[in-house]
Amino acid sequence: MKQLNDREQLNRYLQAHHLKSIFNEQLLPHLSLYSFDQGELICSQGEPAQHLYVLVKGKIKIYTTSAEGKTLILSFKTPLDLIGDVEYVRGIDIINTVEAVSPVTMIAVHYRWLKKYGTDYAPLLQFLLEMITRKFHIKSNSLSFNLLHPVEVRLASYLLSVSFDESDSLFKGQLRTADLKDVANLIGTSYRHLNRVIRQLCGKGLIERKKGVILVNDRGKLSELASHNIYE
Amino acid sequence: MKQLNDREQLNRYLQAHHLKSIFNEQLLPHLSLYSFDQGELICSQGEPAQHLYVLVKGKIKIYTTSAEGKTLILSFKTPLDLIGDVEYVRGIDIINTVEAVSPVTMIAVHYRWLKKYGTDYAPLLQFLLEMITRKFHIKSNSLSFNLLHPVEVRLASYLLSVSFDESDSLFKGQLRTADLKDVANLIGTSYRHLNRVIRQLCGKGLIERKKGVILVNDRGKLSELASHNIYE
DNA sequence: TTTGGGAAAGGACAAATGTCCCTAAACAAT
DNA sequence: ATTGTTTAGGGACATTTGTCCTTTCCCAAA
Repeated sequence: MKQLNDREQLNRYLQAHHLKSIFNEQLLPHLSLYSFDQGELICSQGEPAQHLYVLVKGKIKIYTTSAEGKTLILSFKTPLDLIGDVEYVRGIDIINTVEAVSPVTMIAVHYRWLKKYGTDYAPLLQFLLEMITRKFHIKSNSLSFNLLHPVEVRLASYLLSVSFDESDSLFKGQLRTADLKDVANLIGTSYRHLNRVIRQLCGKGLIERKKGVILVNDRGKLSELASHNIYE
Repeated sequence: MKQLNDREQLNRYLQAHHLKSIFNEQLLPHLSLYSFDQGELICSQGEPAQHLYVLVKGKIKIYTTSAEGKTLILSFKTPLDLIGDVEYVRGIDIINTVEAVSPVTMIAVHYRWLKKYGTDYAPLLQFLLEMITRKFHIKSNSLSFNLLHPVEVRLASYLLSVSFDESDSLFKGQLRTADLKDVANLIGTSYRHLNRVIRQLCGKGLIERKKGVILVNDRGKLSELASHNIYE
């Protein structure tokens, strides 16, 4: 983690994401800009929470580790998103571990200042509400989706969502097989089983395995298989 | 659904749940009190949302139905809780179906008035934030819990949570076997498999099956099995 | 080119879970 | 009590998923 003392840059980010109206005059001086290297942890499950982070550049992954040591990836996130919002409102320790997947830039505000200057400031509260309800909605969908559908359907859905979004670094025109372990943890299955299911989909001709890469062959059939459900 | 034109009663509920400060002077006249019979639907997945409901009495269940007709119970809720909050903030249709499990009383406010008088009112926004982050946290836990643990662990956890909470109507000192189908849908498995796992736990002596009722024999072992995870 | 190391894929088997259907218990009506 | 009907529970089998370990492939270092 590196603090960037670049007020200009910070202002450009505020501008770009229309955040000017979210933070009032008293809060603005307490915003700071941090950068994280690829692979660096932004915060860790169970630690006390200190800052609200606004993801303005790069890509992060949110995951949890169970007592038995299994890892479950809850989501990948790209701007604009918040980290530490739920912890702030509820006054609890960090729920999930957050890791930079690419070089990442975040705007950070210490809870101290949010409490002091933000609890009655409606635009900020509205902003938090919007971001959190969005996250809730996504999580609600993925909960039922995961419980209601087998891995094959979840993978189909994931492939669709990922091969649409060009900004996804897991996707360079296709899905890199190097990221398959992450994908397994994301859809909540084992790497072994994921491979098995990929094999089945290849057999049906829906996808294809080229060296180092998986590419979608038949988006229509895949979409049919995913039964109109989009992964997160 | 029946509207109760009982201003006194409404005030008592507001008092009891400390809601007086949440709704300002302009909003108060637009609050109304509704009652729902056991088994009645409060709102249905996919319909346009109109009201924010505050559950002040009784018990409801939230469930979703997949395209293939499978039902997944997302949660049971008792006061104090909100229905329609996420839909209000996001401006979307009803996400899940809500059904009264017991006779239920709700305070309702039409979105129209919330929009008109509530968008800048910090106490209301804070209240919404607190309720929604709580729901988010619960859902986040249950998502990972479900994906990371087999049915046996989920059942153990459920039994613990339910046999602690005396206010739970599913629980009269024990778990009524008549509710097993609901339990299966809640922990995301089939009724058949749930029975199988109950059998296993009986075999291990952790629980016992009396006529019409399942009772917890060994809370300690059950808790160990649930690996310190509490269901919802 | 050879060789060693590591990552990716897959084989074999076990465990978890789903589906279908049957049995047995409970209960109501006569 | 007898019969019919409903519902809870379970048997049998298929499918899905997990675990462990082996094989294959790729690439770097010599």
